[in-house]
Amino acid sequence: MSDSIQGMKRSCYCGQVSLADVGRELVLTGWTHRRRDHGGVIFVDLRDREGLVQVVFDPAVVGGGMFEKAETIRNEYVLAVRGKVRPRPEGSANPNLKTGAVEVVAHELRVLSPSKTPPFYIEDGVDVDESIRLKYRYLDIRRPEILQCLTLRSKVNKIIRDYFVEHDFLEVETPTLMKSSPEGARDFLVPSRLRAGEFFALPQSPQIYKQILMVAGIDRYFQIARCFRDEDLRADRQPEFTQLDLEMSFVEQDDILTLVEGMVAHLFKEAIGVDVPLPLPRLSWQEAMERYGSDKPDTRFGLEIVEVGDLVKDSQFKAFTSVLENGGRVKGLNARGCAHFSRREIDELGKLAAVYGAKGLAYITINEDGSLKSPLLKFFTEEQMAAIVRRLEGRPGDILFFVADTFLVVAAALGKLRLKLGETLGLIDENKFNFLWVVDFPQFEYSEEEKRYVAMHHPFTMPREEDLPYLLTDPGRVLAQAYDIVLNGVEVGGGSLRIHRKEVQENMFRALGLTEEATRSKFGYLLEAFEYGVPPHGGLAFGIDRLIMLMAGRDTIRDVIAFPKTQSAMDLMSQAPSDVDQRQLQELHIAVVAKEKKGEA
RNA sequence: GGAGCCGUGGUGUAGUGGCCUAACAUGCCUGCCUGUCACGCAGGAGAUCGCGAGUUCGACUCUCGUCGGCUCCGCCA
Repeated sequence: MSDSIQGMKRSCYCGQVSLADVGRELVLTGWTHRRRDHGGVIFVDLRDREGLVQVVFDPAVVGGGMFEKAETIRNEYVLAVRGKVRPRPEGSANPNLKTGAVEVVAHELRVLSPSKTPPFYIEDGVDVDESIRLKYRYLDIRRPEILQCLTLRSKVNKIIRDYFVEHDFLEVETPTLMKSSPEGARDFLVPSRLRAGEFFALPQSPQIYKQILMVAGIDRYFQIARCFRDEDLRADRQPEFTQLDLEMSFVEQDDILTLVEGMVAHLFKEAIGVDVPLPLPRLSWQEAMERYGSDKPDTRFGLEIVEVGDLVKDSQFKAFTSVLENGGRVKGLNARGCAHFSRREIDELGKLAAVYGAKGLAYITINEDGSLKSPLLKFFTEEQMAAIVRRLEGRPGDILFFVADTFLVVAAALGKLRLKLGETLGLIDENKFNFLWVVDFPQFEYSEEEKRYVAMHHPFTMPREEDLPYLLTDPGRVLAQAYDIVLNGVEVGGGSLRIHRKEVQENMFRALGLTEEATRSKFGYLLEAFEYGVPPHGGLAFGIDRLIMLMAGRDTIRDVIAFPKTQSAMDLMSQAPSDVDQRQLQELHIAVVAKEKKGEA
């Protein structure tokens, strides 16, 4: 059924055969991409990770029953072929194929392995359900577009490693079994066999270890680290993902940003030939939220959000004025040339705004003759209306949208509306790579659920020096030395300067309402390390999966992860997670309390 | 925890209460074919319409539940 490879040493990859090889005898191996049987002559496109080459089986050339064997070849059979390279006959070159000027005339064929008929074609742009692709991921990876993602990923990892090594960083591996810290994301837990009833956690990030490495004097650390968070999935979120993690001692914020943006520019040039102009723009969190309604703005297009609170405060429109009286905001944006939107289209946008908490979406249509159409007209004087239109630079044919609510709701609703309009109006240049830093994040955000301030980044983030006096008196105004790096509206990295001064850290815990026992049991080992001489330090973590997704022009990080999980965190190929033997559980001192029996699908 | 979309031969779709004994494309199988490259031509096989219950004289079609996939909200310090 299948032949040995003995004596068939591969000469090169299929996709590398060229006119320079004409006259040479080659041994090629690979998968049967397609077979075209013309009765008297058989063409086989042989494929490997570098591409395709056409192999010709001519009964006058292949003897020993091998032509008959070639007739049995089917798609995805694994073959070894010995044959001579020759130019394609006059007029039969294939300009769509890299190797299309040549073909390999076979005189020996081995079928190394047959294949079942695959459930989908091995080619780009297949329209097949993702669950089928994931179940047969090994076939999916044979498709050039997924293969290219993994190839790019390998290249990126190498470039990153070289860059940091050249900049005097040490690559240090930190544990995958570590202490659980219930702060932040949910931990994946790992039971200890040797210590009954105790658990390790998988790292959400190497955060604490890398800070301790600074205490240890490593000075400049990086690692390409696998991280784990047991939270719900999204197109750009997997339960295990990869971070480029780095930390530096004796630096200020600018040193870190400069080094990292230098790495980004180098990486984009080397990996995909894109020039990233430096320095990257820097936007304060406040400004990003005001203008783009997002802390990760997509700056590939305008359509900015505009304040109108001052223009509507004296109107008769209660929905606006009452929000303003309660400390909320009223803002708007101009959907250029969209006055033709139907009632239905406007309702759809209203629903979108509602997802983010907006109670309504007000609008003013500017007719071609310059007259206004809006449910708001009767609540505003002509002068008030004119002022609003002027502020939003409204012109005939435009439609102006408004949301009134708390600062965060207005930002979220209009921010998403802006993205939606940018997309549907085709304002986004898909070939652009727009990086920017978002800086000056608030130190705290108020948690309605917990009725207290919580750390926006994490509790070791250093506030700005000038805000230190307000840590306890007015936490809401304290800004952090924290920063995110954003690419095309996606947060691809984030970091901060850390607190290295004991009294600042103590005040921070106090501001967060954490007791001494609580901090000691959660972060005791870090705080203890800090008793032994801690350098000022800071760092950043890059989401490698997201970065590669954007570099490769994909819509989901699943495409750049070899074996990703579905939205319900399952691996459809291996069917993990799964039941385990009772015996395994006993060894781990685990009793499963209740498990709903899954119905037969 | 919540919202929305989807599930019909291997794959992608059509069919939205009786016209379905389920259609189309592609793939698959058989035969023919010496220059194709999404080869072509002829013939053939292949689906109890994700699963379960209900409504109905009658369900692929309607209702409820459930399983699975995707997108989003919450969540992700």
